[in-house]
Amino acid sequence: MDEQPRLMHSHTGVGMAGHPGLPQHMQEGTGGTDGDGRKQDIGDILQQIMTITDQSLDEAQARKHALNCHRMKPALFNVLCEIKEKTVLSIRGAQEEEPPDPQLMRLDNMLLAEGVSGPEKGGGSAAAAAAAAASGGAGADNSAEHSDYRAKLTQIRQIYHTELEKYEQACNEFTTHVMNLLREQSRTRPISPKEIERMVSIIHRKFSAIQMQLKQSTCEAVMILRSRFLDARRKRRNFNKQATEILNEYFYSHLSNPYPSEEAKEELAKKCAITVAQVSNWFGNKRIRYKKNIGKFQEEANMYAARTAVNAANASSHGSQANSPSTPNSAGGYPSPCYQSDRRIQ
DNA sequence: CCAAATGATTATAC
DNA sequence: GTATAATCATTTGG
Repeated sequence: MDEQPRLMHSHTGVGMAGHPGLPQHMQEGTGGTDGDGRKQDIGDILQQIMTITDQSLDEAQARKHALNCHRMKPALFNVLCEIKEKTVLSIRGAQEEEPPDPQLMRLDNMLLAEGVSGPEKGGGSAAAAAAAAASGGAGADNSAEHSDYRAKLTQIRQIYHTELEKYEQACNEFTTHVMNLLREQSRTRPISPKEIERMVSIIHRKFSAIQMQLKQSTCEAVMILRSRFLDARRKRRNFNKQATEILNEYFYSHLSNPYPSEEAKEELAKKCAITVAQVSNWFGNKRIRYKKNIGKFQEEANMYAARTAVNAANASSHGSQANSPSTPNSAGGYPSPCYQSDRRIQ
């Protein structure tokens, strides 16, 4: 039972002294007059190293100083260097350059596009204006909301930048602290500049992960802001009576095939002073809502059919009886109302 | 104030 | 790319 410590001790003592890889000058140094005294020294030093964590800071500081000044220190240091040299290779293999994170790039691009991370003014408002113009058919009336949006965006940008700066500062502080610590430690323990570099890059990676979270949440905030202010649903205006009439007229006179071609849509858009996309929306909504409840639209359908019939009759002046009020309609998936005017499209 | 109407967006399919 | 169906957000009319 009590053989273990003794064996350990003897192994350490003899092993160290007789180590084949021990530097030359150390062997020379130890191989002086009294070998026993030297062995005792090494044992003491090792003992001190092993128990250094048990001591208070002041004590440890004192001991460290003592160790630093010890005449054996350079020799031991060299041993440590050698051990390090052997073990550090395995670490170096695992250390690789990582490619730029696509997620981070996406976030960066978005922040830049939204004008959060870009130049102070111009980019953001221009993008917002473009988006607003694209989604809003009415135009010019949204300057108040627009400025509100810009103000909120500026707020987000300010928060983002102050946070970013805070993180950067903390990162720098921490980095210099660690570097100082490592430099300080490099006096007693072999630390190559490369290792310090590696440590710094690890720290930077950790901090950039935190930065990514910041960017993520900022992106989310911008998205919410966008949906809040730039969503066209939020500032919907009904079309004027005239436009609705034109659209309905077309719809009910092409009831068997209510799919206006691109040219027809453009013409309708021009006549109604709305965009082609709005015409498409209108027809999409109309088709589905008509199909869903034909009964509800019956009256409307008859009215428009009758009106177009009258218009056609008026247009072709007198003597033309091309349009009968009871034209049958059998084509297409849309059942017809009582009245059906002419339909010729495509 | 409520429900219907309505324009816009989204998800899904072809 | 478009069409459809469901849904959202707002306006409108009682």
